[in-house]
Amino acid sequence: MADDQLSRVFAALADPTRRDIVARLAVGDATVGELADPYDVSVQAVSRHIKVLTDADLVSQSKDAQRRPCHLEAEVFDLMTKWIERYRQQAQERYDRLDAVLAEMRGDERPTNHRHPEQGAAS
Amino acid sequence: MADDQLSRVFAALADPTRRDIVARLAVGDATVGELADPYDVSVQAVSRHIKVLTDADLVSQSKDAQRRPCHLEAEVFDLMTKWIERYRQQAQERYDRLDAVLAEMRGDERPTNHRHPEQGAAS
DNA sequence: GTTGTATTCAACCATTCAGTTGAACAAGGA
DNA sequence: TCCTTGTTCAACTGAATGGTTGAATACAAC
Repeated sequence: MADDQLSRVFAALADPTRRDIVARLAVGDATVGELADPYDVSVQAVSRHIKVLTDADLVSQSKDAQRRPCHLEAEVFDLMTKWIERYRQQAQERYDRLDAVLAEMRGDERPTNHRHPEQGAAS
Repeated sequence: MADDQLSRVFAALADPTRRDIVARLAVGDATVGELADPYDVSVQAVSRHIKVLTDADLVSQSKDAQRRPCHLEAEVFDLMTKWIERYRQQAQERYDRLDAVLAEMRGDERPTNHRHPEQGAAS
């Protein structure tokens, strides 16, 4: 897997357990042990999940005696949102334009809400 | 890897080649061959990348003779954005509240823009 | 029907990943 | 000092991933 930031972030969130951890951390900070508690996997496994999240800058850890409280980092979410929004908008615009064209082709006024403009969809 | 929708979407976008393909498709539809052209990997490899994207509902394919034009699907992006926004907002709010608390603790008025409130950060 | 083009399927290989267990390490409390 | 707690490291295993090549499929053109 590629090692750029965006790849790390998406890869980190591709795992439901890690998304779960993110959801938990959105409520408030938690230690590794607290995060591992709800799952029936080993603490070591959860520790590594957290490492993946920190490597993606989604989570940071501080020190409290032998504990390592985890905090959710809001910043990286913007990176994702920006990437997503760019292409979502472009895709949406293309469909809107296509809708307009198809509507005009058959003398229709109100645009349809089709999804897959297959061959001959306008026939 | 888990097989729920969100996991498939994030996993699909964790690969830079596939993100590249999404970027290319945002400009306009393209066949598998056209998509494979810019890369020095085999057409079969790109074909499988596209399969991953279609399995995640990020891309759909139609039929044109032996060609299989690919279209970007805007819909799934919303799913991601919703998930992201939920936790980004929660995380942001928590930091804002923390900023306010810390500011009050030291009699400061304007909130700081710190990122890692480590132990003793307010000392 | 044969040939050529576009795409996918199948089998294989190397690497990565998520889990395990056992050991190590670091800090607090008896 | 010794013991307990919380966390990470190391080595191993099985499954998934991304790449390869070669064969199969589907359609068009001759």
